[in-house]
Amino acid sequence: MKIPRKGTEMSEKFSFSLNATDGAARSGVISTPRGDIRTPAFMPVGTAATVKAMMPESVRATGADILLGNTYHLMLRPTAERIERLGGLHKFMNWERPILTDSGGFQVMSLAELRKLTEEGVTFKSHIDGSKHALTPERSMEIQRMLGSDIVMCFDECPALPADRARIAESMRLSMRWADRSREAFGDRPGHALFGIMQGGLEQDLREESAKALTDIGFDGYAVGGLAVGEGQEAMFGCLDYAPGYLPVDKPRYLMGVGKPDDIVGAVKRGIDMMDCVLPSRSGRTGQVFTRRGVINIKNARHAEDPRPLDAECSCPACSSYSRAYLHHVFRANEMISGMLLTWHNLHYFQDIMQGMRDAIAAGSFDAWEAEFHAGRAQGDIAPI
RNA sequence: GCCGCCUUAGCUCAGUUGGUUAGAGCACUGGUUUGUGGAACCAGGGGUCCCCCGUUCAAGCCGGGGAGGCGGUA
Repeated sequence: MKIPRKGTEMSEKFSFSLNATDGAARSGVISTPRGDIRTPAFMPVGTAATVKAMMPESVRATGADILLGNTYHLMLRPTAERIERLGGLHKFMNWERPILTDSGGFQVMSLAELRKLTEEGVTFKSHIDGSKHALTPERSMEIQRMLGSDIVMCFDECPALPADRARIAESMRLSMRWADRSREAFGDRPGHALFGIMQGGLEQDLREESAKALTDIGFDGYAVGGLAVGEGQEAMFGCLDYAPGYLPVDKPRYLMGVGKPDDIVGAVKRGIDMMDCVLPSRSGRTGQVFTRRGVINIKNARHAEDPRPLDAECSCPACSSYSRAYLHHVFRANEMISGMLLTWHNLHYFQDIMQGMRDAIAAGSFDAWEAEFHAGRAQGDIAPI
């Protein structure tokens, strides 16, 4: 279904316009003063003010419109105050396009050993030097403002799954109270967006309750949090079959921390507009390569004399100019170019998937595109010559 | 020639007063990675403990002989 596009190339305000839908899948544009974000969008993760092993211009060359930054890591090093004094995160890291910052809430889960959780917020010890720090909704909003984030995330708590229903409910309701405080602390900042984060685990009624709490507050976009934390793809898709439906049609929907290529495709199919994941960059540094024919592990001996590119249909620098044999060699030799080229390829491939889905949704052919996507993977990597 | 030291996994090496199935790092073969504490982590294969003889219930370890290597010395 075609929808007239309302966004402009360089808006003074933050806005979202849907251009087309195909089933539950949507494509559109998020407009910000720092540039447009084509949706569905994949956001590379640049935790410590860098997408590891990548120059910002290279990240852009893969097709990324927006990056992720991280409140928790940047507040500890080099500190939000220093980044603010140096002109903000965009200037600091040489990325002038939009940046979304995580609120630090996820680290409440991933750094569980260090934390102390109260109604007020969380206190924890730095993994760097053991110093004590506190994060509250108010402090998280302040840090993300100092960083200059374009899309600010509410401070939330993300429980690991599986967890019992009482724990999920208690955690979700705390996150909703924090969302209210985040909204209040964020205030009115034209050109900047604040996203709420739905929680509720795999409990449909809790997801609905969470969505209602968030929409009552009112946000510029809505994230589905608390997935891809150990529940498995089937359970995650089960949740995504209903969760996006509880969110406003006219606001971006962001699935946090997802995922593998088939996770991403399945999420878009179910109405998700934005995603982020460390997988393409982390896997790139550790030898795992995502291709149209599935995953290959470049360190495997079978690639040692293979003159072919990683992915014959990919136009990234790694696939255009280097053989699997070379990439195998530089990985095994611990050469830095290995992480650079493999990360570049993975990010490029993820962006190719996104572009393919955007085009397919606009053309009303998402199902055919998806069938081709899965057929390529089912074919598997072709044996070495 | 003589003196000293050394010989244990592909490589570099641990191995206690003799005591279960001889270990580590690297290398090798695979695997894992989902809002990055990760160029990380996990698992696996791989041994005539230089050889022979002896002592002992039991030898990588103790004794004797031999082979090879390194260093010193005439």
